[in-house]
Amino acid sequence: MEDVARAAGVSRMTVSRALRSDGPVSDETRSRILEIVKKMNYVPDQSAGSLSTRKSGFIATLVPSLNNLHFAESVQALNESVEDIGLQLLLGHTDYSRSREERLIESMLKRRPEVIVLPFDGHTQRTVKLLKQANVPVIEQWEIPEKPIDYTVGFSNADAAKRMTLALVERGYSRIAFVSESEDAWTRGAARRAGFEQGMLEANLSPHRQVRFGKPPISIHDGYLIGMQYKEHFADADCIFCVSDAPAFGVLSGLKELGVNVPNDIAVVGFGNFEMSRFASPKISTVELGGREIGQQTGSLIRRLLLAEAGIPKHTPINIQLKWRESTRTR
Amino acid sequence: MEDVARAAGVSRMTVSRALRSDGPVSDETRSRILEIVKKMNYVPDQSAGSLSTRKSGFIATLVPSLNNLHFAESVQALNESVEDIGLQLLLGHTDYSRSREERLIESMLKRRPEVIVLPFDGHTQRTVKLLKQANVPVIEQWEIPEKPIDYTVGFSNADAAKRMTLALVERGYSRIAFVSESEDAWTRGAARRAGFEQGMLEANLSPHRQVRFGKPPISIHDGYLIGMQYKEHFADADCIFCVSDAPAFGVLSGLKELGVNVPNDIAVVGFGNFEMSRFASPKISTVELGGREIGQQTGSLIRRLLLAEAGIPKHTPINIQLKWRESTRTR
DNA sequence: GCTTTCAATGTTACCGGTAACATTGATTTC
DNA sequence: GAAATCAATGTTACCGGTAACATTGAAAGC
Repeated sequence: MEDVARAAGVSRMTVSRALRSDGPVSDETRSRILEIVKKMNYVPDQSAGSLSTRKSGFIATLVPSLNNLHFAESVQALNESVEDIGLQLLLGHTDYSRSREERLIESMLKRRPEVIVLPFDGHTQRTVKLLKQANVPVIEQWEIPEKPIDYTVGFSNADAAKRMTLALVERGYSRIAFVSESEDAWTRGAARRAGFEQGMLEANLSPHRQVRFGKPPISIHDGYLIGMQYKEHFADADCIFCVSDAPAFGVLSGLKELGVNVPNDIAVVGFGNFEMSRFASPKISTVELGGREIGQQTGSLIRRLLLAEAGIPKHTPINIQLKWRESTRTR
Repeated sequence: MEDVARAAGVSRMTVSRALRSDGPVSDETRSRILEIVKKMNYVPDQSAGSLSTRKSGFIATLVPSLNNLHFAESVQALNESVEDIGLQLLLGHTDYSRSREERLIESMLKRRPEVIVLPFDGHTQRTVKLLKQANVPVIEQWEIPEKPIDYTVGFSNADAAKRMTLALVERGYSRIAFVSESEDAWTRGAARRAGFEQGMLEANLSPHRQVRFGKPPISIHDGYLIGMQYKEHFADADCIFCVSDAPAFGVLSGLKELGVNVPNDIAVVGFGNFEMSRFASPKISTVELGGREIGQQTGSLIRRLLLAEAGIPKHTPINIQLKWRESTRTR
C-alpha cells in the first residue's frame, strides 16, 4: 500500500480511502489511485484490515456433513445470500459428532467470526459455554432446540413426522412401521421417531412397529439390508416410514429384489425429499424440508443482524411440505 | 493477552510462547499460564498472529458446486487431511461459471491463502494472471489441463471415457450412443465426449450417435426427458453412455416408464459412480473417479508443499475404475 | 475582506499478535 | 573462581491496514 501511495503521490490513508467505495476522496484522485492499484496488481490484505476495524467478515458455519444434499444446498444458499456483502464462510463439518463440533468451534473462534451458524443436534456443555462467551450472534439451524442459545432457523422434526404419520393414517394406513438408526445420537432422527410415536398414539394405533438399525447417519445401504428382511420385520405392516429418504431408497431396492410390490404389498415413505426420491421407482412419497430456504433465511437474518436492525425475531420458522408420490396409495 | 500476562506476572511474549506448543518456556510457567488462559476464557486472535507470521493458515478452495457428492466428498476429505495442522478451508463454489471463479479468486486472495485449490474447467485469462501473481502454490484438480499453472491432482476424463468406450465394445456393444450437455461450457464433460469419440473411431465404429440436451451440469431430470424419447433417439442403439451418473439415472427412469428393459433392450452406462447408481434398479455400470482420493492426495500434497519438501512431483495421478453392474450385459 | 464551512487529505496511534534481538541468572567448564 | 554457555524471559519494533483527529485551502456567507 505504501508503494501505491508513493506512486500516486498521496498518503497511505488516501489509498485506503480510495479502495473503499464510500471513502471521501475526490473522483480524480480515486481514479488515479485505482489505476495504479491495477497496474501494480496490488491486492489489499483483508486480515490486516480486519484487525483494525474489528470486523473479520467471517461467518463460522458448521454442517453435519457435506455428504448430504440437504446441508450442501443450505450452505450454498447461505453463501450466495451473503457473499455480495463481502462475507466469507468458514466451513466445517461435524460428522455428527459433538466433540468434533466443540473442537471446530474452538478453532473457528480464533478467526473472530461475526456470526456463528450451526445445526442443532445437541451440543456439549463446553460448546454452549464457548458459544455464549464468544459474544457473537449464534444461529441454530434445522431442528428447533428447547433452549435456544440465541437465534433459530428451522422447524420441528417431531411435528413434521407427526404430520406425516397422521396423513398416512388418513390415507388408510394403520400398521405403520418406523425405520430409524440404532442409536439416538442423531437428535433430529430421534425427534422424528418421537413425532411418529405421538402421531400413532393420537390415532389410537400402535407405535411399536419399529426397526432400529445402522449407525447415524443411516445410509442407503442400511435401508437395503432392512428391506431384505421384509418377512422378519414387515410381514404384518402396511407401510414403512423411514427416518430419511436414504434408507427409504435402500428399502425400496431391497423389496424389489425380493419381489415385494410397492405400493400394493406395502407402502414406503421417506423424509427429506432427496433428489433421488423423485427418480426412484416407484417415486418415493416424502417430507420436503426446504434446505435452500433455511440457507436463504439464515442469510437474510445475518444481514439484518449485522445492520443491527431492531426487532429481529428470535425464531424463523421454515415450512415443510408432504410430497405424495407413487410409493403410497392414494385413497 | 495483556490481561493474561498481567495475571500470570509475565510478559505478553511469554504468554505467546506458552500458547505455541514448541515455544521455549519452562513447564511450570507454561502450565500456570495455560490455567489462567482457561480461567479467563482467553481465545487468541489468529488474524493478528497471521499478520505477524505472514502465515494465514488458509487454503482457498473452489468447487464447481457442493450440490454434487463428488465435490462434496473431495472437499470433506481435503478438510480432514489438513485440519490437524491447523489449516482452514476458505470455500467457494463457482457454479460452473468462469467469471464467478475469477471473482471468487479475487476476493479470496485478500485473505492471503497459503495454497489455492481449484477444479480445472478452463479459466479466464485474468484468473490465470491473478493465480500466477499471487505467488502461492496453485493446485488444479480433477481434469488435467494441457498447460497447468502449477500442480495438478487428477486424471484425464478423455482417457477415462475412452477406456469405458473400448470396454463396452469389448463386451459386444457397437451402436453406442453418447448423452451429454447441449453446450461444451463444461470442459470435463466435453473431454469425456471427446474420449468417447476417440474410442469409437479407434474401434472403427460410428461416434455420431449423440444426444445433446440440457445445460451443464446435466441433471437427473434432463436424463429422464431424454429417456422418454427412446424411440426418437435410441431406436437403433444398443447402449447409452451418459456423461455422468445423474442423467444415466434419469434415463433409466424414463426407459422404465416406457417399458423398455435394461439391459436386455438396451444398456445404460454412467460416469462418476454416484451413490444412487449402486441402488438404482438395475444398478448402473459406471466409472469410479475417486473424489475422496483427490481430496486426500491434495491434502498430502499441501502438507509437503508447506514443509517446503524437495522433489515434489507436479502431477499426482488419480486412478479411475470401471464398475460393472446390472445395467450392462456381461459377455 | 474576513470569518465560517466543508471537502480533501495528512498524521499519529493502535488493532493483537510475533520476530528478532537483548537480558538475566544459574550451571558448566577448565 | 572467572569465563563460557544456555535456558528462560523481557524489550522493541513491526506485520498492513484503519480510526480518530488534525490540517489545509477553496468556496460560501455576511
